[in-house]
Amino acid sequence: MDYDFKAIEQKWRKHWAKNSTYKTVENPEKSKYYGLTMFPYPSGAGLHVGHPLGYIASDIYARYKRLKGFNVLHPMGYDSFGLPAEQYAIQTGQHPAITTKTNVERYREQLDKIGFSFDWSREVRTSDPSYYKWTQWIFKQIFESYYCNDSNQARPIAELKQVFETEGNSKINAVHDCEIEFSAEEWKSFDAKKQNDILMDYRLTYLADSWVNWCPALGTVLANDEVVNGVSERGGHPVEQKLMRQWSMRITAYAERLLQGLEDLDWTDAIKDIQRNWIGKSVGASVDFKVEEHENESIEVFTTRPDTIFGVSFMVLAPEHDLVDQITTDEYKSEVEEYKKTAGLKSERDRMSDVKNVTGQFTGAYVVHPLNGEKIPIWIGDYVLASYGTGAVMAVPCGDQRDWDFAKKFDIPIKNVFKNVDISEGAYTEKTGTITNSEFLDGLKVNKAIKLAIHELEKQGIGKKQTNYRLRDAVFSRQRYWGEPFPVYYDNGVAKTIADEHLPIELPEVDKYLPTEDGQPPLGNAAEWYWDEKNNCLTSKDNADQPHVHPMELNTMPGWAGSSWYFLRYMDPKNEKAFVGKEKVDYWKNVDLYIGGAEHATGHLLYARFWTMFLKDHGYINFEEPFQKMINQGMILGRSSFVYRVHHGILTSKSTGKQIKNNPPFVYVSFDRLKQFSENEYLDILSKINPDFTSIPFQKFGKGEISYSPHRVGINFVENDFLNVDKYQAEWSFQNMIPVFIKNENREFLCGHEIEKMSKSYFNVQTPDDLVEKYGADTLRMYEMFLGPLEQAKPWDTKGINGVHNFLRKLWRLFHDSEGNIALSEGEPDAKALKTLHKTIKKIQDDMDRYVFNTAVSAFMICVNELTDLKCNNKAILQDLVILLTPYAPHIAEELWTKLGNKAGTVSDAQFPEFNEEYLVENTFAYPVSFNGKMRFKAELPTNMSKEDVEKEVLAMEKAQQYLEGKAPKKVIVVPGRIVNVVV
RNA sequence: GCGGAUGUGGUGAAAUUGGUAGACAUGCUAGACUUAGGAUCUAGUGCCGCGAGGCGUGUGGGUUCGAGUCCCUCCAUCCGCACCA
Repeated sequence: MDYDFKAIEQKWRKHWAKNSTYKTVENPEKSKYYGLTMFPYPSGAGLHVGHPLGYIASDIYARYKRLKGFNVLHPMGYDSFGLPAEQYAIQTGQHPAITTKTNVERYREQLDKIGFSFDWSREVRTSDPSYYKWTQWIFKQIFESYYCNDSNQARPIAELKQVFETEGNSKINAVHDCEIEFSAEEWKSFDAKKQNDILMDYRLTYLADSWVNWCPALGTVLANDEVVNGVSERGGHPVEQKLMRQWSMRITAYAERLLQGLEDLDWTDAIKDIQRNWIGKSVGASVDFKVEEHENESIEVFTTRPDTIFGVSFMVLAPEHDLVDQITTDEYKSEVEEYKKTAGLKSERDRMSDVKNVTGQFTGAYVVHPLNGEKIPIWIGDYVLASYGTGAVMAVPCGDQRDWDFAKKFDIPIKNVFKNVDISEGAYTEKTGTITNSEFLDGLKVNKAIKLAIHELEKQGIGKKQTNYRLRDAVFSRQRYWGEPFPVYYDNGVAKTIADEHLPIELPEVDKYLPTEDGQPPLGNAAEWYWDEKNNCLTSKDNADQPHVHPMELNTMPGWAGSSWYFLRYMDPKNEKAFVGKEKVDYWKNVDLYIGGAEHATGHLLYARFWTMFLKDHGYINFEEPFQKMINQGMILGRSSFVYRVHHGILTSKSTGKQIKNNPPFVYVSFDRLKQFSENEYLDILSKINPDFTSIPFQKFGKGEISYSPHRVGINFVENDFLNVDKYQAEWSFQNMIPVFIKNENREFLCGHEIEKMSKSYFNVQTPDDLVEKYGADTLRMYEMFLGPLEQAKPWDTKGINGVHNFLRKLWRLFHDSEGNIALSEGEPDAKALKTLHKTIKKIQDDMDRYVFNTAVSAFMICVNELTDLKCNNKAILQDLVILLTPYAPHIAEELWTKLGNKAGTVSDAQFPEFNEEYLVENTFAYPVSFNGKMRFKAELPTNMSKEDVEKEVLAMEKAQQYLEGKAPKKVIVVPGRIVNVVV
């Protein structure tokens, strides 16, 4: 009986499902291991081979940990709210709830075929009301909090209110946008609306008018990470800046913690750097410049180079800066207005592509240099961003290239404050050197000058040390349908939250759920979207005139809301009293290994860290970082195949001389014949098809070369780059035309190829289902790992899959005789087989411990090759091998495990074989390898040998050698377990 | 421009601490076997050379008894950020 993977895999899939083999229960006796993969958006296209790559790696690791005796949590769910799910629904003209449901079912069906050890009883879907009830609840917690800089954590807003009532806000050290200072008396004199507005300036999620990324095509605002190069990440639509009243998350309060926390994470430097860059910390000083003829106005700037303050020769404000209108002199009013207008018209994208062009406009106003009293002109320019720092810069052309360019363009004098540095060709931007022309800073090195400058500014009360972050608060509302509704209603413009016991606020059914270009949220179409404060329920617009009925928030939450805490819900998915039970989260703690794509670096991974820190501040959980170790799997690219259609120009009939319009032949040339294919040859073929054809080729490349165009063909017609012409012809139908395929000398049709993203429209999508059907899930699992390093992007290529499949067949044969009966010998295994086994145990263990999967597959192949050569069918050896293999090929492992006489379905709970070094040790020996002026010995010594023992060994070699050559060695380098070099 | 990563046979790749470069697989060549298969087995396969031998890890240099691995220079490719003051 051959290796019948279909029967085996089906059998074990059923067994696992029926017996809930992978159901996980908390067990304080065992150490926990939490392995997680980023849960997918259930898109309509289904899974292609790229998706399961990370899941397989995660599954292998989870199963490995289980064999190592850990209590393993390995869950799976769906990120089913948000833009991608909704866009798909819109494209197919269906309700997102329906597409989500069918897509989830399709995903599940595909996932089930691959043999994952997910505990499906813990499945979560972010669009499920029992789940988003808690997303809404967490939102409320954030709303009811402010960030206290003294204790460096989030605290209840109620505490803050108490302080306001007793001493006002002057002593509060919190992250806020509040522009006024007030005493306790003043606070008490404010009306409710005013008090709420002020609290809003402190809340960790707040409603405010802010400049946001508005995407008309998607009909919604987007967070900064959802905008890439000025267009939307989803769909690539233009994005403009718009002033809108939106919910935001005060993630900036956590900037420093998000930055510091990276230090202890086991993530790649690439991802850490992306996050560091995104947070964009810069340390410097803020300085006040008094505006001339405007006694009470001053311009605050942020600079990282206070040491160059004597090099300031002009100021530049962002065109949107508040003071621009106020300070502009009458003389320059019209020019400034004109400039503001043109700058405002530029889209984000234009502004980016226009970086090289320096533009600006003088306002006619001046500031006074705070240290030397010089008169400094104020300009506006769009290279200064309103959203960063204070929206104003002190321009130091000698030390900043942009300032230098600006000064050159507008003929502003450049003052050099660097000693012995030539700035005639460009600014000197190095942070080294000596300062000059700067009064009390003269002669100081840059670093010292920065410190002294800040000290002096602080002493004179015109500036202070300051840290700025590039990170912006995250816009939290979306004018879309498919997301969590806010548990918020508005009582005379004051946002109020709905009490916990009435959550979840379920997403209402609406007739029109499509987004609109003017940003009217679809929830405005809901029949009942008013909150009845008295009866605590939703009600219709008809009751809106009653005093206790108020309009609900129409926006929904962004896609990242649900995904920012899902890893916690897996621990306790059915809990109706809390988002996660305290005892559960105390047991499972944070994720030990997180596998997913690197594209979430500035989105999901940052938001999830932010929410985790927040939840920790409130004591709901006791860790601050959600994902301790992370691996970013590389994308699997598709290999698109091309055929080349010859351009035959206008065909004419020889007999009638008329153009032939019906059924002209389509002629395709194989890739390797393209270069030699000539016009004459083409005409020859044409005449064979129909002697009546003549052709006037309309395009020629060089002498005798024909013109052609590439056409993609579906990969189901192509194998190892060769087109199955018969199959393709059979399915090719276009106006009864018969395609002609010009093959190469070997009578094969070779396709051209290109590596591209896998996409339906490229006909290059490889589904895992086809491969499971053809080779089985175990082959697919091992092959995906064998393909190359997990982190690397790589093209999908089935060329090597036979090798892995043959390995499993070979393994099967190891257990069976030629009749197909199980054939094993009992008793003591021989030393060579033991050595092979223990070499493999060590290799697999080492590879798993450093998260390397591809060489582990090779190790299995070597092991089986060696055991086959040894004709080893020893039961003890093979039993251990089966356990080793379980994480990689669970189906065949279960089958063989049972055949070895073990209880069915128990291999995943077997014990990982103990590595015993002794089996690797054979007689130590050493021999000379070459005599090129140096003696060089190869020594095969056990790796655990002490240095002294190795030295003894070497001495023995040396003596033999000295005896042979009559020389004494100069130097002996000894490394245990390595080759020994002896220099003569 | 700044930051990160990568560069090894025809191909995917290995080489864990500086220690026989190319494991394993695929492809190719030759052969064996066979109720013919995507089967199995044997031999060969980095380059040059009949051979002994020489040369080989993007380029050029350095450290070392010894470098794919460490240091410096340059080149190429990919990714991220990009008027961030």
